[in-house]
This record gives sequence, structure tokens and C-alpha cells, in this order.
Amino acid sequence: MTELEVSRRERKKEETKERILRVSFELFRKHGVEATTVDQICEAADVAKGTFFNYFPHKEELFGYLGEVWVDEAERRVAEALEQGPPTWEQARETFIEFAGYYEEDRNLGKYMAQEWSRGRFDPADEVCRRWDELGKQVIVLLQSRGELRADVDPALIHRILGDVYHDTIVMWLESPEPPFPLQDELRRRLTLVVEGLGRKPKEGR
Amino acid sequence: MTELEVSRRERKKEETKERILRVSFELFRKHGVEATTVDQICEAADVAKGTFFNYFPHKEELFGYLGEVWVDEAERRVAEALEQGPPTWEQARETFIEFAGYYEEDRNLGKYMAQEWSRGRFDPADEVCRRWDELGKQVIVLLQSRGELRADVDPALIHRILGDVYHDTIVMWLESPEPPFPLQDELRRRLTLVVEGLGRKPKEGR
DNA sequence: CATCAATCATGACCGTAGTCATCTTTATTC
DNA sequence: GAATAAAGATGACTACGGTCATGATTGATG
Repeated sequence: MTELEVSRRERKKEETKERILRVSFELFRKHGVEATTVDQICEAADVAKGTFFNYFPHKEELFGYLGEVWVDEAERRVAEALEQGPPTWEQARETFIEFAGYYEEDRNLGKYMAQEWSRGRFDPADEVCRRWDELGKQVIVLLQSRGELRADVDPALIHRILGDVYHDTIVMWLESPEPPFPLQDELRRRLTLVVEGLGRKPKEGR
Repeated sequence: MTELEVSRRERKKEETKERILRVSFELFRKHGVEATTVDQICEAADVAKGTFFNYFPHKEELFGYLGEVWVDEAERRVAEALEQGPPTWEQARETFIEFAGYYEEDRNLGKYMAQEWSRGRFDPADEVCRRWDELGKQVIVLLQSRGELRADVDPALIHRILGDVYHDTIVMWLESPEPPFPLQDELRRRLTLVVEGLGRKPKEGR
């Protein structure tokens, strides 16, 4: 059985990796991320500490895997939305607002993720970050070319500004006392407000 | 000499605290913040590790003192600006843009401070944060009451959005390769763009 | 099956932030 | 000035993330 199918070695590797990931997120959900130590994870996954770091060079690397799953989904949904034809601003906005639902589903983990993002721990050169970034930029360019946003402003700038507000709103929501305000409504409100300066006239004078 | 003037004890305490602060920032400037260990600081300040933590419960606490000096200055400059009469949006903007000069003066330290801010390490309940926050909000309210910003939007929301863009621009500048783009010009550009959605009409149609 | 090379697992070890019981210095009281 | 109490200084110690030389497993080869 030299190359037929996956070798036992490969299988074991996959199993170990899966196991580490599984118990990690179990512990993270139960006790929080900061409160979970690598030692605990290793204990629960029944591997030596060194083994953990063979698979994941840093504790935070674990989240790369979550991110991958997440951005896959995001790309799928955007592509799906685009099949319906070129989007209006409102449609694009709603699509991105829906992604924020992730944070509502798992607030604890979301909190950590948002922090990690804030502190620049997600390497911008990292594939997940690149893809998520690209996704936003694509949509902005498309909206510009459809006259939904003014075309005389650098799309990267628009993207960055909208991204700021998006991110900050989520952080604010994560920090707000229970019960938190409706995240998606607030996102809609803020994004709309800002985008009025980026090519959409306010619907009412001041 | 029971209560006449400060006791030797008090003097020594002050001296020690000052010495720790001084050598800390020396080392931070020379080698960077992350690269400077508490042990090194203690060595240079000639105190035991425990003593350091008597004065500063966390390594990061050192920055509270920088922040205080900084926000004092900021308050002074805003008050001074307000003496000239109620500000236009442009004047207010310029005042705040000038504060960003701090980051240009000491990029290394600025980098760390911005990171710390991003990662929410600055306790919002902390006095420095509260004061800096208050400063921004005051100016927004004033601008609104002068008709410089639309009054039908929650000032806290405007404040937050402008704060996002302000902060993010600084972070982007800190991360940009040398030589960095002109920070203050970029701030002016972005803040203006965003504020157009908050009550100022664009000067040109799209 | 025996041998060998590559790969993977292991836990002792390191550096760093932060804690704590203990000892030292200072101010007070007689 | 000796005794005492309070405040402060100290460094050994812990917890945690991360490294690395070494040993065990696996797959390939004759």
C-alpha cells in the first residue's frame, strides 16, 4: 500500500489535527479563549505540547481554520447574490449585514475574533484576510460602475471607510451590556448614513 | 518632622516612580515596546521586579501617564481654539488633525499606542479615555448646534464614525511602508469625505 | 523480514509577565 | 533611643506561550 489512498500516517495526522481543533473550540466556548491554555488543549486532545505547535505555530492560528470556513461561505453568498444581476447599494449592504449574524450566533467567540482583528493579529497577507478584503472591494467597484456610489473616489478608500464602520459597530455591539442592541439594524443605520457621503444623497435635508 | 512637608518616604516613592517611567520610555524608544522586558526596566531603574509591579500593576499601565500628559495638552488646545469663537467644521477638523502629529513625532511609540487602543486595552472607563472621548463629543455637539453638522443624527453616532475613520487612518499610516504618506493630508481627505454624509453637501456632484 | 530515511511526537526547557510571603526601612510612641 | 507598627522592597515562584534536541513510528527498499 505505497500510494494507494491515504497512508495511515496521513490519516493519523488528519485525525490529530481535527481532534485538536475540536477540543480547542469546545474549551473556548466553555471557558473563553484567553482562559483556555495550550496545556489544557493538549491534555484534552491527548497530545504533547510540542505536537500542538507542530500543527499550529501559534495558539491564535487555530482561528485561521474558522476563518477559512467563514470566508468560503461569504464568497459563496456574494456570488449567489451577484447571479441575480448587478446589485443596488441596498442589496449589497444587506448581504454584508447578514454576515454579521455570525457574531450574534456565538458572541463569546465573536468577541475574541473581533479583538484579534482589531489588534492586527490577522495578517493582512493571510489568505483569509485577503479574500475577505477582495470580496468587499469587488462589490464596491461594481457599485461604482453601476452608479450606485460616486466614481470619483478611490474604491479602496470607500472600502476602507465602510469597513471601519462595519467593524466598529460590531465591536461596539460586542461590548454593549446584555441584552445587546439589534446588531443588524444598527449596521444598516450606520452604513447608510456614511454612504450618503459617498455618492448617495440624504433622503432628507438637515 | 512628622507631617511638615513631604516625608523622606514620600520623596523616595516619587523618585522611584519617576525613575521607572523615565528609563522605561528610554528603553521603549531605543528598542521598541514589545522588545523591552520588565526585567530590563527593573535592571535599568535599579529596582526589584516586585517593586515595579507595586507601582504599575501591568506593564501597559506605564502608558496611562503618557496619556494623561497628552490629553491635558489636547484639552488645552481645544479650549484655546474655542476661545476664538464657535468653530466651523474645518477649524474643528484641523485642530484634531494636529493631534495626530504626535504619531509623526514618535512613530515607534505611536505604533504601539495605536495597537493598544485597537485591542481595547485602554479601559474606556479609564480617565484618559473618558476625557479624550468627551472632548470629541463636545465638539460634535457644538458643531451640530451651529448647524455645521446635521442635528437629526445622534451626536454619539457621528462621534463614533468620525473616530473610526480617524483611528483607522492613523493605523494605516503606521503600517504603511517607509516613507509613509502624509498623515495629516490623508486625515483631512477622509474626514471631509465622511462628514459630507453627515450634513455637509459635497462640493461637486458625482 | 531487516534496514534505513523521513517524518512525526515528545516533554524538558526557555523567556516573560505577574504574584506573594518575607524581610527591610521608615515613622511613631514611650 | 529602644520598641513597635506600618509601608515598602525584594526575589523566589508560578503560569503561560513557545522552542528544540531526541526518540519513536511509519513507509520505502532490497
